[in-house]
Amino acid sequence: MSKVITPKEQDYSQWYNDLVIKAGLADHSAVKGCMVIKPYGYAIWERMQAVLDGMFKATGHSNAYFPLFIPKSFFAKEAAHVEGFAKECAVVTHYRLKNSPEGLVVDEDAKLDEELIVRPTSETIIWNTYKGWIQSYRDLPLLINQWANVVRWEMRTRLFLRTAEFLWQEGHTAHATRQEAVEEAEKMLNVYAEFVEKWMSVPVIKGTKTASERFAGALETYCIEAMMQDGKALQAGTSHFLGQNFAKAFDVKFLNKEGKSELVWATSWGVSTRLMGALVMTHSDNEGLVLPPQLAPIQVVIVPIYREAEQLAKINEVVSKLTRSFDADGIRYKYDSDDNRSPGWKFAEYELKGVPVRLAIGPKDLEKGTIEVSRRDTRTKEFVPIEGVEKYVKNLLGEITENLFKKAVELRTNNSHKVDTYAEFKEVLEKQSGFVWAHWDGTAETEEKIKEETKATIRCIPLNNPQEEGKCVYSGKPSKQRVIFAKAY
RNA sequence: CGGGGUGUAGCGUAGUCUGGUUAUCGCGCCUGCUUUGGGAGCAGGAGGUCGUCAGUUCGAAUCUGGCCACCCCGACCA
Repeated sequence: MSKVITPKEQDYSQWYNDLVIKAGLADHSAVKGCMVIKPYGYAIWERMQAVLDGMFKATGHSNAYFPLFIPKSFFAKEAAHVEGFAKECAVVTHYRLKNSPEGLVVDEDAKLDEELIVRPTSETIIWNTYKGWIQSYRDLPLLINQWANVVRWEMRTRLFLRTAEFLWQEGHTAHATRQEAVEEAEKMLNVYAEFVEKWMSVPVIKGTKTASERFAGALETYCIEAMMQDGKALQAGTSHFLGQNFAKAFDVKFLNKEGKSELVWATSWGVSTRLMGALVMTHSDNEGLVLPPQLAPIQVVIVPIYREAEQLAKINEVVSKLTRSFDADGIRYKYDSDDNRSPGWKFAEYELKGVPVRLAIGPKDLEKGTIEVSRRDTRTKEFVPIEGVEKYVKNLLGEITENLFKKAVELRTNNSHKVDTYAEFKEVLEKQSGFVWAHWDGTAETEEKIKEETKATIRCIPLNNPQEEGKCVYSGKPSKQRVIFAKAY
């Protein structure tokens, strides 16, 4: 074994780091807090992008691109927004370097009149621009998305989960009415939930954030929350109803049908490369990655087993029929006939990389007319007649997708607890982690106290949450519904 | 940003306490032959500013100080 992964039972953080690095998804870079996304990791991200982009287009959105740099004065216009992001902004102050006796230095003569902020998010530059795009109700709704990188100067970083620079998409929409904007925010939350559940096989809970967890500048923040295998919560996507806050700050008005001037209503929504972290931490095991077939860069790997060139030639013949059929079905495969690696090495390597299905074919198979089919999720294998194996594989890919989702739901169910006393609450979080469904009195004070004492935060108030009479687990005050508490990434 | 730890070949490491020939071993890499149904074997070979900068010393991977990076734990956050 040349690539040893720390077992997750021993050290979950280390297990995650080992997976990301050893499976070739990403690496630490020479730049503090920034990562290099390697080809295999980027291929998965590209799959995510392609699917999401299609979903955005299907819901009427267009892509555009706004500047990386935001003048400080723009940034300062929305008070809550500034408050939320000021502590983690990279700032550009000069535009030139020069040679000096000490080497290359910043040229103090090249100081910018106004500093530029490297975008931590683009609301301000976008709303400044929208002012010029919107005059009449006929210009609405304005439905724009951008794929971009953003920078948030984080103290402590983790590959994919929190890096100083990350890749994401940010949608920014403008609407004539409050209701339409709220509907947009909810619609995009549903798009995210569908993507994460159907394509990533990661179950999520849709909900809203409490005031303290809300996006800086939003009236309502919607989120989807997933549970990782260690029981911690991970926010997989957010969608914000921004009210008229940015319209006010940037004076974005439109003339309605009656000829009266009104402020527009706004939303923004985003998912990031953090989804890669969710993907890894939801399905993978101690042997390596486990990728859902829908996003796997390679869905099927074919490994030939042979002694002589003659045998390989026969195998090639069988395989080429197979791959023609895969081509026709749009199945992403790799035929690895590399002579320098033994079959055993390849088996281990593709397991590490999370390839959902492996086909092995050797002399014995040629004799019997079978092929060995192994599935990554259950680590089981069986011999299947070569005749019709294409169909078998196609079904298997679907089955794996479902099984991954089912297993993730089971994990979440087994680690979700309804509790009614604070003693129980603390016990669950200490001993088992997971989601805790508990009554909460709705105050920020209680939320803060619980966070201080248990490190658990309110992940969300689920949408369509069943209403029931109860008492706040902390204060004993009356409550009408349970909310989800958990430790979070 | 605070506390703790680590840094020696692409990767993992010995050596560091107690300074002293040519810096150890395994994996990987290159060449050749044999192999191939769960990380192959043998033989030969290449690869090092010992994180970095300065200091102490006749002599530094080893001692001292600064800096950098990464990991773990906390505070902050997607």
